[in-house]
Amino acid sequence: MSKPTIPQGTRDFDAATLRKRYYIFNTIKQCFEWFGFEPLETPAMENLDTLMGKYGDEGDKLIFKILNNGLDRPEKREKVQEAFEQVLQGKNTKEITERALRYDLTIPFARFVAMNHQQLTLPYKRYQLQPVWRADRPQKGRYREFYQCDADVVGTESLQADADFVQLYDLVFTKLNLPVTIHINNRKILAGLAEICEASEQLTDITIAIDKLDKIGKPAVLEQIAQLSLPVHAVDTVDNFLSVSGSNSDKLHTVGQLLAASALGTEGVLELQTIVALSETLETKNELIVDFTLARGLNYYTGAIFEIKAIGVAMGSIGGGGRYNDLTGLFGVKGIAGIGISFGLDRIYDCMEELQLFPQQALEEKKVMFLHMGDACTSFVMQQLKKLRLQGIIADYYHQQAKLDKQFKYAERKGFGIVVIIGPEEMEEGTCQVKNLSTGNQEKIAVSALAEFLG
RNA sequence: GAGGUUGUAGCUCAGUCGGUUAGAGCGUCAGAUUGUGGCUUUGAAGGCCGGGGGUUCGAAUCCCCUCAAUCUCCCCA
Repeated sequence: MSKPTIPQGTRDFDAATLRKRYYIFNTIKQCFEWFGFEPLETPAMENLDTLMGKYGDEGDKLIFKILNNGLDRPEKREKVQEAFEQVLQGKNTKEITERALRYDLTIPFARFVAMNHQQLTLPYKRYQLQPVWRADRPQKGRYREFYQCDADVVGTESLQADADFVQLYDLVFTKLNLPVTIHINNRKILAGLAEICEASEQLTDITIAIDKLDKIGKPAVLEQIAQLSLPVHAVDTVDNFLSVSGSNSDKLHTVGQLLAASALGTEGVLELQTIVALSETLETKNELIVDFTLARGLNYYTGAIFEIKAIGVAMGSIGGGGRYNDLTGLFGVKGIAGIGISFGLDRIYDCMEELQLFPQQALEEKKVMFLHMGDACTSFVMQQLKKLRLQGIIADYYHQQAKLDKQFKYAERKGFGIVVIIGPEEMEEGTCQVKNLSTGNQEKIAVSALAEFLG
């Protein structure tokens, strides 16, 4: 038999890793709760229809599809073979696959809202911490199974909600002590730019090119724009757009003038101004940056868009989100606007690990281990363990008779801070030896006082 | 989907120009130590050199194929 493996891009997590992951997980969850979001979980798999066409052509290719069961049944043979021909052409058919692993948490949430909107009291704020799957090629900071931590609110068009999410981002990264910049833009501004360029049809191409600015530089971006066969003035317009600099309000002012001829673009500038102004009165620990090059790939955003970048680490975005004013419309329910953000748990972990930001205190637990002299002590030791555990103290003992030497080494390796030694002498006296492994201090106390001593 | 790098002990890695029985450190286990961990010290176990094929008297080493990991581009959290 060959050695067992796990699928590409997936991982097993050991105890030390999980403690750190839980630390991030719990911090994010706690912040969501503080903001009044309610928990929600949705299935790992969705109907393929629910997911297809929501993430763009590129996204569709990255959805993990689940093969239908029972394809081998003889009476289906002809249908299945016919359907498979379709698959070979790059099409999906219900005969072969009708379910898929979820690709993100936003679309399943929209599906949930569309199914339940009559029961929900709007605005509805939910948070969701669950794994998602993408058939991407794994590399640094990119996995095929990873956790997203989403908070969304639906049923409000208020820009105050947008500003609230800036505060939420700021709070989470403040609590994690991970320095980031919060980038914000507005889809309407990008649409306005395309309008000014007389190339509304090519909005996506333009934004994809602009998005690469910090990676390939302005000349290369303008080169790409030039190749889109847009009106002659378009390259200059984009050049001006990308040259905007200064403070957030300076940038908004300049772009406001540049896009004055576009009603949509002007609306976007005004929205962004409102959000930025609100955020500035509240102040953020992490810098809020108006970033007109921020595009984000997902098609369904209509207003504000966010992206988070960690400072001091070469890592893609560790969070993103934005406003979508008609997401449930995709599922036949019109008129429910929403906005939401996501935290990439795995990337946040990678950043914090690289910057060594995990606080030792938060990861260590107070644990007590009993060392004993053999079977004669077992019943006594177990009685003491029971008392401690009822008090919420993590307590364990060595399940076999062994030399103290060995038990000591075990306790140390497993991270027990305190050991309690029980032998025939102690049992007779009703005492025990309590030793602190980090200081080496040892004292004899009455067993009856143990729980209080450790508590 | 395109390209680069790397696969040797549980882990991190040496291994010369192709040449005898493939090494080290860490870790594991046992002893030094019959009621006291970390330090020290002695010893042991542990390998189809990723897999397959080829060249050669002879391959961990050279060539081809394949698998896996990892990174870059595309795209994304």
